[in-house]
Amino acid sequence: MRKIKTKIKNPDLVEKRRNQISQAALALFREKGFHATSMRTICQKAKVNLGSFYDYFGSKEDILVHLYKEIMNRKLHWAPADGKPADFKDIEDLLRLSMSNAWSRDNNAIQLLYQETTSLDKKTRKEVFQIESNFVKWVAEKFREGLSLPSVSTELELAANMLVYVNAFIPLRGWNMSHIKQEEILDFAVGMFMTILKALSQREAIR
Amino acid sequence: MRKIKTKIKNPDLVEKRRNQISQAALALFREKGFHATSMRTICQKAKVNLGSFYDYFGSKEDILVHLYKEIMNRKLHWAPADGKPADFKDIEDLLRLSMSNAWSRDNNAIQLLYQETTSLDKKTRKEVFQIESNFVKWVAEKFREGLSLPSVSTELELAANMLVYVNAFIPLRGWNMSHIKQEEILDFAVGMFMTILKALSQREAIR
Amino acid sequence: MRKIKTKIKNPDLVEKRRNQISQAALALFREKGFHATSMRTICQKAKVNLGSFYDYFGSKEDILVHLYKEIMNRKLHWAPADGKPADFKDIEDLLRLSMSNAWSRDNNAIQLLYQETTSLDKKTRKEVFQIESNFVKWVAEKFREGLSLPSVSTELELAANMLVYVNAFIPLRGWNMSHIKQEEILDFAVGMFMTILKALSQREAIR
Amino acid sequence: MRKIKTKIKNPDLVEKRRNQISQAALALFREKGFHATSMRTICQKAKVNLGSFYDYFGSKEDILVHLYKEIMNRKLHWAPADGKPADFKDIEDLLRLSMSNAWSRDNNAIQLLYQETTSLDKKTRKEVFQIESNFVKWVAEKFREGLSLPSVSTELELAANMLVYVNAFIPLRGWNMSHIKQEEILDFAVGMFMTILKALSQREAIR
DNA sequence: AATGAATGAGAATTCATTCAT
DNA sequence: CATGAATGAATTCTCATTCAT
Repeated sequence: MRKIKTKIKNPDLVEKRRNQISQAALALFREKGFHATSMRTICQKAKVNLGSFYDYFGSKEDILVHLYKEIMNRKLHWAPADGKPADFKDIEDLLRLSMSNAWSRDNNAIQLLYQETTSLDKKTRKEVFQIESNFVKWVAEKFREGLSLPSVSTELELAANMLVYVNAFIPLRGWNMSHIKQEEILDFAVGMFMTILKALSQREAIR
Repeated sequence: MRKIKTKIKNPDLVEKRRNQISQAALALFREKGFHATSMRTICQKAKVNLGSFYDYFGSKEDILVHLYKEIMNRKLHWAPADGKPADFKDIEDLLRLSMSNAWSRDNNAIQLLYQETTSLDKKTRKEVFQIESNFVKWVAEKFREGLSLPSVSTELELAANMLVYVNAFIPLRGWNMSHIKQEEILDFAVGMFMTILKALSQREAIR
Repeated sequence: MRKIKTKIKNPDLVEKRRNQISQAALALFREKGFHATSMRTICQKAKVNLGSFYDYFGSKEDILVHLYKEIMNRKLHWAPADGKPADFKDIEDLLRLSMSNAWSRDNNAIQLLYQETTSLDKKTRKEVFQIESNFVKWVAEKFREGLSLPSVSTELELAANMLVYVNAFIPLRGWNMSHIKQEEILDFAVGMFMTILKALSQREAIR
Repeated sequence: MRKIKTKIKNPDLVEKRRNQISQAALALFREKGFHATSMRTICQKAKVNLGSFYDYFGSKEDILVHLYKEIMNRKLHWAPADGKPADFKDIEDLLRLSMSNAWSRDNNAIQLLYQETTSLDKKTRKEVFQIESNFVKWVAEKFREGLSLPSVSTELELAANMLVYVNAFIPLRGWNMSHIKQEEILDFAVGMFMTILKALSQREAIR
């Protein structure tokens, strides 16, 4: 993923300031959208000088890139990425882990990811899509393993896609379900996926 | 939903021009986002004079409002709203109908609905949410009827929510599944929901 | 030469506003230089709205392009360019005409031309140089005709170059000669060139 | 000429750093102009810390002042200035010396002098003009001596002016004559001035 | 009802300069 | 004496909207 330019030499400071800024920006972007949020407002909220901003980022768009990188990194907490497999017992555990992960913590950041796709330049957008795509493949593979199937069928791939979708959009649509407990939604979703996967597994077995 | 102001007296002309403009805008909004699209560009594409625009709409935001109204109206083709119930045999038919509807036709408009939520002012946004919410309730009720259940359980409501989600987001995320046929995805999704609903139905029966 | 973009449809108005703006800019550029002059200042002086400026020009640099075009057009009053040869009896007449032309009228504009070469983007700069170069060739040819020589020697070309130089820079360096009458300087310069050309002519004759 | 302030006590270091910086700046100014060149770029090229710059110069403009001083000093290699007369046999020698001097060595610096006049504040600009003016007078006096004339006529002064002009601008306009050898141009220019001066001399003799 | 020009607030970004260590 | 981060004013340009005809 594209590297963000900086004029600052101390890498710890760069990290600190970038987070400081991007966290402030995240809240504002979520609320008003990327374009409707001005650099002035962001810097005021982040308590960073407007001029200094450009010492840490190359442009406004770079904030999005930074946020996306962060999201991707955290998502990889339950994905292998650099080889480190996440720790889970079985498929149900995987499902529960991934969901509670996506739904609780990065709420805002993930929502943003899907809100502001159009605000990214084409190249960066493509990269984001690619990472997602790889991730879906990995999930499908986990499903295959967990169900002891010989290969990844189209339907398994679709199920993997669906999981990633649900993880992405449940937080986005929290609005409609505010009267239902988070816990209950989680249970329902896990149950739903288990039902689907079992059904798939049986169908495959018959063939 | 808030009425859009106009200075023009001929209502047919108003309708015609508004559609002309909002269709041009829709394509542009989807591609570049609401804020990144200028009024100039919209009017050029719509072949409407930039000055005339403000005879038919009160502001740029009004285009969104107009589009949302339209979307809602079409959604109600398979929902009752003004009393006209859509025509379907059973739940499977309902699922298939709703999905092929959402996935094929309003692709762009629905995607926009979820992209540009933040570009609406709070009041309008709330109205959109409310309509959605009512719609979910209606779907849940249809599920209850189709499954011959005595009441709408939380899980049924969640399932209804999930359907609306999936309908909204499948088109948004078409990107990851471009190698799979639309038909196959539809079959999978319908099958998935049937599995879930049947499982729910059985569980309820046991109680 | 590159066309300047405009959003205005009435071409007379475009011409009028562009001149209005570029004349104000010319004075300021000459005084403080291109970069040190802000768009705000230019528009204030030109009594044009800062926003409107961009209806008539595409960018700040376009003002320079416009000015250069104007200069070139006037220079061609005594050059053929599009076929119309300027009217003069003999070489001495040509010299006097060209000089009084360059020294009196376009004073400011010509000075600017040589001051702000670096402020033009490469492509435009190249075009300006090319026009100059062609012009020098035309002058050399006139010299050849006037002296009834068979061909343009290197020295004749150098003399032509020198004339164009002198015409360009006498106004630029008026400062050092402010105590001498314009008339006297003109006489001296014409005499100087006549002396040079005659000497050249004789030398060629001997060969 | 105005003294440039410094906070540094070691004068050798000051001299060294100032040259280091101004040489880097010279190249950049010539290429992009004074205002379009940023302090950051200059200091990067000069390999001097951006903060340190202000220990050796008071401001960006001071670089220009420093460069102008240097130019003036070198020009005085063939002028008396601090009393040291340059060494030449006759007028032709003087002409050739001055030209090859101006055309070869300080190419960049002299061009800059005339490019960036407007970037100097008024006071400094006036000083530069004054030095030039004195220099022209000195050249005129040398002409008078060489031609054994009783006094400096207006025409002689104009000829001196012309020499200084030509020396200043030949390098600036090298562009149009790139196909002709430097040597040939030099010969032509020397010949040209000799012709003019001889003609002047004869005319004066007749009076 | 349509046209096209005008308006002015606000956007992102750059830059010379200063300051603390 | 050097370093590198901070400052904030200024700059070019865009845009939704209004106005006069």
